Amino acid sequence: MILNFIFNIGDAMPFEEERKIFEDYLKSKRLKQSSQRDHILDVFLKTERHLKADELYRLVKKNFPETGFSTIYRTLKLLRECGLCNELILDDGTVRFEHLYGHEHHDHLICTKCGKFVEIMEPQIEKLQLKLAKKEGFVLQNHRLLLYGKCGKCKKK
Amino acid sequence: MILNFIFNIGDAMPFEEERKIFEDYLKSKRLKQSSQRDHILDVFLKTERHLKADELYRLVKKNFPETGFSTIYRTLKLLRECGLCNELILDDGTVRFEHLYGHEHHDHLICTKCGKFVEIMEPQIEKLQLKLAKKEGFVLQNHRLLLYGKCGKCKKK
DNA sequence: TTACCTGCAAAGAATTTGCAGGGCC
DNA sequence: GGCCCTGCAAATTCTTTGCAGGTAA
Repeated sequence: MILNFIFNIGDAMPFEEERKIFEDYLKSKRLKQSSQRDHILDVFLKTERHLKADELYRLVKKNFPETGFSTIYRTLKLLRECGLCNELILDDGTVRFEHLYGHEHHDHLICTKCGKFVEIMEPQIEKLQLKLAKKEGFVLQNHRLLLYGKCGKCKKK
Repeated sequence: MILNFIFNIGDAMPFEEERKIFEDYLKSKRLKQSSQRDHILDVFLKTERHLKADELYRLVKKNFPETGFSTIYRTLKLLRECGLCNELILDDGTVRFEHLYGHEHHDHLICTKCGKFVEIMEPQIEKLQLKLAKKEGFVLQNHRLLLYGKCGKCKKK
């Protein structure tokens, strides 16, 4: 593992499981590991914010300036395929990426002023969605619920 | 009204209210009416499907071949500003436009196979959303709920 | 050695903008 | 007449693809 050197021997390796998932996925598809892919995964995992592709690109470039935009997109695609990453399309059309592994299904509450994201979950809503879909004769496959408002701090201003 | 000639005298003019809203909006902004704008509004209103910009463009071109793409986009912007039109961004990133005037707030149930749109409404879900937002200290401004699944016909295949 | 991978630049797709000529009020 | 509108082409923005050289296995 190329990133070993960053951590002291004996430290728990952060995101060990996620890295294993990626590694296994690459192997299963006869794809190869590379320092770029490892580094992009690393930056992606340790950034809690929901990043846009160009934000991820800039962050990755900080420590790995020779990385290209296409590699960012290509790697994000792989991360989605192996279930580590989810693509989120907001109402204004911007696309952001979020961690998926270890995160249960959730919806989003987003501050229209400061951009704060809160992950939310309400089983009742999920149930009602199923009921609605059934009433219309649909088999529900997935859904996207975005709530927009002002967060505690921003509503006071 | 430029489109008068299409209808016999004495016929109820379709979409009279919507046209009035557009006219009033243009006046209020000191903007001008034009045959292109009227025609685009007309095609938009009489098409029940949720159109993409290029679909609207093609429909408008049928009877008004000299219309340009930019006029479509510019007019759609005006229609959104005056509340006649709503922009809907789907999960695959495509953008579609729907009628807004006379349509109560609703969410959407979309068939992932044939693209069928069903407008849905569940007051319970709306209530739960408010509750959720409040719990997180947010003031809710709006929301978007898209349900994806297979419709009655498509699920059988 | 044989794929696969990478960065770059070019190509795409969707939308917006600048401009010169034409039309509404 | 003055401002607004239009179509066109060019510019933008975001993302994908082709290619020639480099690299993992």
